[in-house]
Amino acid sequence: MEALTINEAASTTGWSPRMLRYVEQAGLVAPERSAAGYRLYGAAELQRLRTLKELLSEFEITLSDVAFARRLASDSGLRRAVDGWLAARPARPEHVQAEDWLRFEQEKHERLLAAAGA
Amino acid sequence: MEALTINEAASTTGWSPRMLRYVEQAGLVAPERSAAGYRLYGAAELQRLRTLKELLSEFEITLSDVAFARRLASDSGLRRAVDGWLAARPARPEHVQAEDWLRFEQEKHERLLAAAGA
DNA sequence: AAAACCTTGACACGGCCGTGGTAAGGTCAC
DNA sequence: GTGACCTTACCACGGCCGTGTCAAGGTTTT
Repeated sequence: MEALTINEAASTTGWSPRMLRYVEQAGLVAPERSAAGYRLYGAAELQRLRTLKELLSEFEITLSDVAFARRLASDSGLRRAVDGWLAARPARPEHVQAEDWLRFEQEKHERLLAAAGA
Repeated sequence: MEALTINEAASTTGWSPRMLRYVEQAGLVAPERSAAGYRLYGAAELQRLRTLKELLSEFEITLSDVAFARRLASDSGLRRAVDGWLAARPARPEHVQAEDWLRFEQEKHERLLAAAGA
C-alpha cells in the first residue's frame, strides 16, 4: 500500500507542505501517522486535498469557512441557533440585503485577485 | 409606530453606531430607510440585533461566520458542495481531528479574551 | 439659521489568516 | 553514519476583520 510522505503529497496535490500541516490543524484533512510520527497520505487524503482545493476556488471561500461549516455540521446546538436566527424575520429590505452582503463577501476575493496580479 | 434612529438603536442594543452600519453591510440586519436615507430601526430589528449579539457570544462565533452561514443557507449549490465535501470520507484519524480543529477554532477566542484582559 | 443628528468615505490600529522560511532535533535509506 | 527527509516551534509579512474617529456634507428641529 502506497502512502505518500508530506513532500510527495504536496507535489501531487499542489498544496505546499506548510499548507498541508495547516489544513490538518484546521481539522480538514488529517493523514495517518507512521510510528515515528511521519504524516502518511493515502489515496483518500490525496483526493480529499484536491477536491478541497477545487471547492475553495470554485466558490471563493476560505479554509476558515469550511472549518466553520464543519463545526456547523457537527454541533447541532450551534446549527439550530444559527439557522434559527437566520430563519427569523429576514431583515426588512430584502433587496438591499442581497446586494450588499454579496458585495461584502466577494470584495475580499476581488481584492485578493487584484493584489495577486491575476 | 416608533422607529429608532441609529444612535438610539445603538444605545438600546449595546452595539455601537459604527458596528450597526457594519452589521448592515454584512447583510445581517438591514433597517428601513427614511426618505432622506436615515436608518430607521423598528422593534423587529432591535430584537434581531440583541439576539445576534447573544448568538455571537454564546457560541464564540464571529459576524463573518454568521454571514457565511447565511450564504450557505441561501446558495444551495454552495451548501451541497460543502456538505458533500464534508460528508465524504471523514478524514482517517477521527480522534485527532475532533481534538485539533476544536482547538483551532477556539484558540482565537481564548486569545481574544486574554487580550481583552477578562 | 443654528444646533443636533444623520450619511458616506477615509485613515488608523491591533490581531488573526494564509503563507513562507528557518532552526533544532529525530528518522530513514543506503 | 551520513545525507535526505520528517517533526515541531517560532519569526515575518501583507491583507482582512472589527472597531474607533474624523471630515464634509445633507436633514430635522426649534
